Amino acid sequence: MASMDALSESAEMMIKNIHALSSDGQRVRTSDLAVKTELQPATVTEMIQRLGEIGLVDYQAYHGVYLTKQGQRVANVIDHRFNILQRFLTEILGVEKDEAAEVACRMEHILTRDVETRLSNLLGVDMEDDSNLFCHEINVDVEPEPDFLPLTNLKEGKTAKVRIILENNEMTKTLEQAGLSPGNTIMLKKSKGSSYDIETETTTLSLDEDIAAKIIVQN
Amino acid sequence: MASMDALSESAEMMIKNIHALSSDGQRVRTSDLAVKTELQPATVTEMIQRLGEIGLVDYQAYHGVYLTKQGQRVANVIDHRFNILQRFLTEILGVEKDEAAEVACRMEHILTRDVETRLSNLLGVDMEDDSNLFCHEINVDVEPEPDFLPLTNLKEGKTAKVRIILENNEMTKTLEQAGLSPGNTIMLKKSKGSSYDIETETTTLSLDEDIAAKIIVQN
DNA sequence: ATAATAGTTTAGGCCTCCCTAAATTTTTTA
DNA sequence: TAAAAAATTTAGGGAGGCCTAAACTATTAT
Repeated sequence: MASMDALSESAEMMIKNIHALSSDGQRVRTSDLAVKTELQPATVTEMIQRLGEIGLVDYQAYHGVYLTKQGQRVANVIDHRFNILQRFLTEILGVEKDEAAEVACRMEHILTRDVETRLSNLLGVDMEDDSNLFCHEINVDVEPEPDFLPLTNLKEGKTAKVRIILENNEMTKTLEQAGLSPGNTIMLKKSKGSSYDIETETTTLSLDEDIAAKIIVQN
Repeated sequence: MASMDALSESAEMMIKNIHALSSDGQRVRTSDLAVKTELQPATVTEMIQRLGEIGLVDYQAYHGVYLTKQGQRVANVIDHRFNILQRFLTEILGVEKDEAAEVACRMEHILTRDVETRLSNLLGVDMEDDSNLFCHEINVDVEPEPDFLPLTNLKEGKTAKVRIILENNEMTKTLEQAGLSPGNTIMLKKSKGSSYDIETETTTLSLDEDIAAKIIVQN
């Protein structure tokens, strides 16, 4: 088993696709991978041989591949990063789904663990419970303190400080006039359904979930 | 001048570094680029020759390079993307500056025009006035439009979604029971005088202007 | 002005990632 | 079960990116 520093984008994509095609844990065939990756079969063979050498894949000539435990861990990390990025792009930035998928598919190979965690927090995804989310690269970094969260994740009755409003348009002005702008302290009185009842320093108001998701607070 | 589809990350980095080193518009020397990019001088020579062939750089053997108009445009796009990304990572996600710079430096080559625009909006940066922010790739996309408005400004007959109710009291509860709460879709049937006739998903009702003004909808 | 030094390019090599064409193995089917 | 078909691998090649060593050009100092 050869060395194993950071994987190339191509290698990660191959692992991701092997993972996607082996839903039943069965070996994946070269030709199927060729279709999925839009590469020539010969190219696929070459790649999976390399992946076999570094122990991410169990490869047997003429009989396809499957991911090793290590390979699965890598696949999980990549998938998670992809999902987080795609959600960020569509839900927060409002990027159209197909474009978001393309961009996320490129960025997933670049994200560090720290950025991944912070993006997850922003979206209200808990990374802790995904126990096999292991970082395959050599960036073992400290955990950031997750005290930024969208208003949608604030517990009822809790007070927090507004830090970011993820948008800048008419809506933002309206919110500001209601005392809902960065720096101000607010309290989430109640959240029922898609409606969030807020108490600011000057008034009270009720927000739709989509908007609440764009208000990032710190507690 | 050879073809010119999307540039590789390496090529874009070289352009970025040439730009960074030619503050006075002077030619940039191979050795300086080698130091900046942490590549061998021979490698730099090879790259800038390629960039010269596709017209992004004016290269003269033994006398360095400078960016052509086209090359400058590319450099500006990359710089802008880097700045936006770094600001997003540090200001919004709270990533530590050095790490943010590294990640931004990798992502800057992946961002599409659309994502760049949306990120800029998020950070309150106006991309329009940067007249030389020209996209060197082939992704021309449309602008997203934000249209929040008070119910009093909605046109008769129009349907819209309730997003914010600028108040939270007895009146709000009443409205809620009538299906007028954040997340719900409503229709303004008619507005005559200071009275607004609304149709919600469950019923119809009539509101006074003062109240209608506190209901922010999105269409 | 010319020799020494500093800077640059060329030559050649290695790896990855892609390809096509030919060889090989597996599967199918008659 | 053996020949035909399908799938896979090997062989060989090209471009990009990187390297080192050797050749070459420019600059500097005496």
